[in-house]
Parts: sequence; structure tokens; C-alpha cells
Amino acid sequence: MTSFLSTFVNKVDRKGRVSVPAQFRTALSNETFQGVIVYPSLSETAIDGFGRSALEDLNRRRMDKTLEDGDFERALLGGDMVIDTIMAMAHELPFDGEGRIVLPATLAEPAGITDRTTFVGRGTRFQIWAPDAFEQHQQAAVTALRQRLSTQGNNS
Amino acid sequence: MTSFLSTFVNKVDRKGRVSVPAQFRTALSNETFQGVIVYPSLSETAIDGFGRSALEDLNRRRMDKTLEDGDFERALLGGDMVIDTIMAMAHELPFDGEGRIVLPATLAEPAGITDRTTFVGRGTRFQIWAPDAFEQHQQAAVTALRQRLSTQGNNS
DNA sequence: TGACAGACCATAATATCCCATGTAAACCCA
DNA sequence: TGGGTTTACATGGGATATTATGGTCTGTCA
Repeated sequence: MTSFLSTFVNKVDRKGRVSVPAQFRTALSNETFQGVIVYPSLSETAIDGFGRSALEDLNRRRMDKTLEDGDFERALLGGDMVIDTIMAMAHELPFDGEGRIVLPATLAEPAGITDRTTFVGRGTRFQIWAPDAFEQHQQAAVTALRQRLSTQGNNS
Repeated sequence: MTSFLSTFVNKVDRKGRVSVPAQFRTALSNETFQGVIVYPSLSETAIDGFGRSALEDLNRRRMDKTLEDGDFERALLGGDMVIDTIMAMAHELPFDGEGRIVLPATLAEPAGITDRTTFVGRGTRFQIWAPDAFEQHQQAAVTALRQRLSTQGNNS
């Protein structure tokens, strides 16, 4: 199981290239496709990412399920809002020889990413944030958690 | 598993030729038929597209299912309105030497496609839209999804 | 013979590859 | 343990290959 941990801040050069943290790359080293799949997060101002095998798994299962159900019309017509919408926004970003990816402007801009960016491990997936935005977000999250734990007593 | 991702806007020249995005072409590179199968979407003002092997897979599984059910008459007579109708409207569009296809007017016109067009990855299949129409459609879809996520409190 | 589709060729813009370098962390040996 | 050395990583820039796109030519079919 690939898992992504901790956070790294890297530079975005004028060509839009960013080094993917070496730790993340080794987590993906057994994938056939050397690179990542990314799409805009629907709930946060950030980019979500993971390896391609996860993506293919998803598509395969969806197709199998649809066909098993004998729902051939649906296979032709589509109809899964969530997945269809995300696929349209997703990008396949291969590593270059130095382990970098190029962030498409259509993803970087809405996330507020300009010349630096923060890679955030989220276990099975990871995120790419504008450094300031992430700092704030994380700060708020920690505070909220502390609050909850102290008022509610301890809840795993 | 071939999967189509991202969206690309390409020009339609005066002969009706459009470059199929290189990423889509590489996704189809191991197909025997170098080209795509397209037909008008029944649910949206767009064109749906597949690689040929996907379509053959679909038909084969449909046949299997029908025969398993012992529905031999149906196998011979047809009777599945939707699929039969789609097959009739489908076109086989081969790539030219530069990876382009020619959009038949009977498909382009009802989709509102004139001089530019948007290729949309939908995972197992893809679509071809009029750029403005797609922009609007996608915008609405994203908004709806965000809404749903925030009200349901369902995160990622 | 004239319209048309397909093959072929040209080119500008862009993305990808490849090599160089600074820097910081890991290592090693006295 | 500390100083020096080496390695790995992130980053930058120039060269090179792809891609999208437009045009031209040619054979074919009416």
C-alpha cells in the first residue's frame, strides 16, 4: 500500500515545473506509470493527487459493475455525475528525468499557486496547496481539533 | 485499461478536420483500429466517443448476457431500442497521418460545433463538445457537486 | 472535368529531454 | 565526536522533439 506522509514546500520555476518530493516518488516507484494523477479538490482550495493505478482501479470497477448489472445503456450514455466531472478536470502528469511535474495553469491558478507550493501527505492520496493557504488551513484544523478534544473529553 | 482524462480545446479547420489530443491517441495506441467510434450523445448536446475495442467489448458482453438469459429470439431480432439506435448513428473515424479526424456534419451540427471544439475525458469514454456549451455544463456540474459535498458534510 | 476526400509536406508554438549547479543532508573515519 | 567528504535532491537553462495546424497535391468517383 502506497502512503504519503508529511509536508514539503518546493519551488515552481518559470516553466511551471515542481519537484515532487523524493519521498512521494519512492512511494510511487512500483507503479507502471511514473507520474501522478491530479485534479482540483472539490472541498478545498487545493489539488488532489495519487498514483494512476488507483485511478484505473476506479474506472475498471465502475465499468465492470455497470456491465455486470447488464446496464449497457448506461455504459454508453454515462450518467455518473461525480466521476464524469472529475475525469474532465483530471490531469496525468508524468515525472521528468529529475522527478518533476508541470502544474497546468488551470489547476495552479484556482488553488492560488504561483512560485512556491506545498505537497501535503494525506495517507492514500496527497494534496498540493499554495503555501500560505495551507498554513492557515492546517492551523485552523489543529485548533479546531484541540477545541473538540478538550470540550468533548477524549474521543479517539 | 485505457482511460481518457482532462479537457483539450482544438481547432476545426475548414475541411472539418480536428486533431485528437495526443494523450487520447496514446491511450488508443494499442488498438488495432487507429481511430475512434463516435455517436451523438442522447443525454447531452455533445458527441460521445470510444476506442473500437471498447465498443466491441460492450457488444460482446451484451450478446453473452442475452444468450445466458436464454433469450435467443432477442439475440437475432434485436429489440434493445437504445443500443440499436446508437449503433446506427455511430461513425468510425480513422486518424489521418497527423492524428486528426474529420467530424461529419451530421454530428458536429447538432452539437453546435463550428470552428473550435473541446475534447473531454470521461474515464472509460470521451466526449466532443462545443467549447461554450461544455464550459457552462462543467461549471454547473462542479457547483452542484460542491453544494452536495458541503451540505452532506461528506469530505473527499 | 470538376468536386472532394485522402495523402503528403511545412511550420510555429510548445512541451520534453538532457546536462549543469547549488545546497543540504548523510556518511565516514580518525 | 567532529571535521571533512560524498551523495542525493532540488533547481535552472539550453537544446531537441512533439504537437497542433495549415496548406498543397493527387487520385478517384461522379
